[in-house]
Amino acid sequence: MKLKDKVLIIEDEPSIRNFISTVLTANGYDTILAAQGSEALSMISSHCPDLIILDLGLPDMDGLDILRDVRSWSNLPVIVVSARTHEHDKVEALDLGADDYIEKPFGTSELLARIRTAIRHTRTPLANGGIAQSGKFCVGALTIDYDKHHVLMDGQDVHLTLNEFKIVALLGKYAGKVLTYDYMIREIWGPKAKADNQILRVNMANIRRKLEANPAEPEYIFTEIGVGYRMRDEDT
Amino acid sequence: MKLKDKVLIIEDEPSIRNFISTVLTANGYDTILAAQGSEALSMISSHCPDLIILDLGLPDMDGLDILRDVRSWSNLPVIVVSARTHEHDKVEALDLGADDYIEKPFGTSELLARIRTAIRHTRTPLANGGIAQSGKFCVGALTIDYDKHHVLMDGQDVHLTLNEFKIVALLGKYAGKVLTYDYMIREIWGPKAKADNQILRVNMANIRRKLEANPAEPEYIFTEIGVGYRMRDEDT
DNA sequence: CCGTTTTTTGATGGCATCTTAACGGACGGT
DNA sequence: ACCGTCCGTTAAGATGCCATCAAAAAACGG
Repeated sequence: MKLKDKVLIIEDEPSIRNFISTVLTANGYDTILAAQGSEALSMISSHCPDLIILDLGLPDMDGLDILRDVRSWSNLPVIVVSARTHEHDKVEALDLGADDYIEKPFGTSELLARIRTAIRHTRTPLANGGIAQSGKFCVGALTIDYDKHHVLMDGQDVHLTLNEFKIVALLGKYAGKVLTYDYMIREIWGPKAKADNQILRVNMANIRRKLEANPAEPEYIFTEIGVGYRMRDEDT
Repeated sequence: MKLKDKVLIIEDEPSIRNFISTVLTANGYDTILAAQGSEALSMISSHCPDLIILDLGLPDMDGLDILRDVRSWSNLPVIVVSARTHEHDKVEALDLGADDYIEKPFGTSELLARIRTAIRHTRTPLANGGIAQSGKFCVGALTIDYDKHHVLMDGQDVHLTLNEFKIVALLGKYAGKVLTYDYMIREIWGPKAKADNQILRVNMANIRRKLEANPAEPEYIFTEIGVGYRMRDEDT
């Protein structure tokens, strides 16, 4: 794992917060911490974590409101951790868009496994008929290695910057489908980014210079004028 | 647009199997049942379920082997249900690619919520440029691919401009029904557009030049004089 | 603290697309 | 037959959108 995944831990109890942070750090994650809801929301948009661990018992606001807010602009993975064991609590959180719900107390290895599962989901949806091996996306001479954060062309490593990789990864995740500019910007730059897609065009130009033999006639990432971009699928 | 999601229930204990099946059926799912591993594997490939509920305690083979087998060729959602509560059992199943792990005994509403969550992961939550639709529409030699924002004639890609595509997409969405000029204009150019349908006529001429063999006698998009346009339906 | 990489913003040019105008044919009513 | 309405078609000017280059600003690493 070359580049570490960043996990935001939202938990008011300092001992639990530090415990989770320690465990995750020891297992190869970067962690950022928030003790209150308001703080958490601003950290989400400024730090763009790869996953959120959310405790529901927060002092200043309902944890579910944080979930609602995040879900209003992104489908970033959220694992809810709570001492509430009532079934309707779980149902409510899951239906609001939580990706998992773990009851306290929980085992650390289960937490880690569920984190891996949640992150795996962000990288391997079934764009094509299901024939995707988890962890990698391949089409033509292009390979996206989600675990190592690498992109290969003809087996050669292609250096992409972080944002460039995020763009390619997102397109690969939904290969064959057009992603609108707005959606991509929100997914990568967060909710407070301005809806100017110039920044996407610049990045795309750089990406194509690295990936395409002839950037003027792309073979992998296509522009759907007025709508967005689309990664090549098995069937063109 | 499929109406019901199909769930394969792999569970050897008949009472539990039927119980789950009853619950799911009552909640709008189609269910198919398997009592053993070998049977399950063949049903997966023949019935193509949308989700699998897998009990680990099977008589003829280890449930994890089924998971392994499925994951070797697909990332279809699998929810493991088991009486084993040891942490390492959960970790093992999740790391093999299970999307969730529920301990027995479990509440039905939690099961349903986790099923919804798993299925949600397989859906693409994105917005395409204004016309909320996904999948494909086919009639005659014409295919509208809503995901790619492309239109095919005889499998050949036909290039349409953005507004042209919106028009065709809209007509395809309501194939067989007449859409009035005013409705189409409002739908595509917004509510403040002027109600002059000249712009529609120009676009329609361009569309027919690209799609129809003989624009004077259309085979796909018909004019209902004084009213609007209509896309051909299956039954001419 | 400085040099380097990365990200963001600004500016330009070209091409695709949109819009509007004008004309002609078909049809129906008077 | 004449006139008006409605639709299809073509053409041309105006606009919008996208790729690209360049430079400023910010983040990063030592």
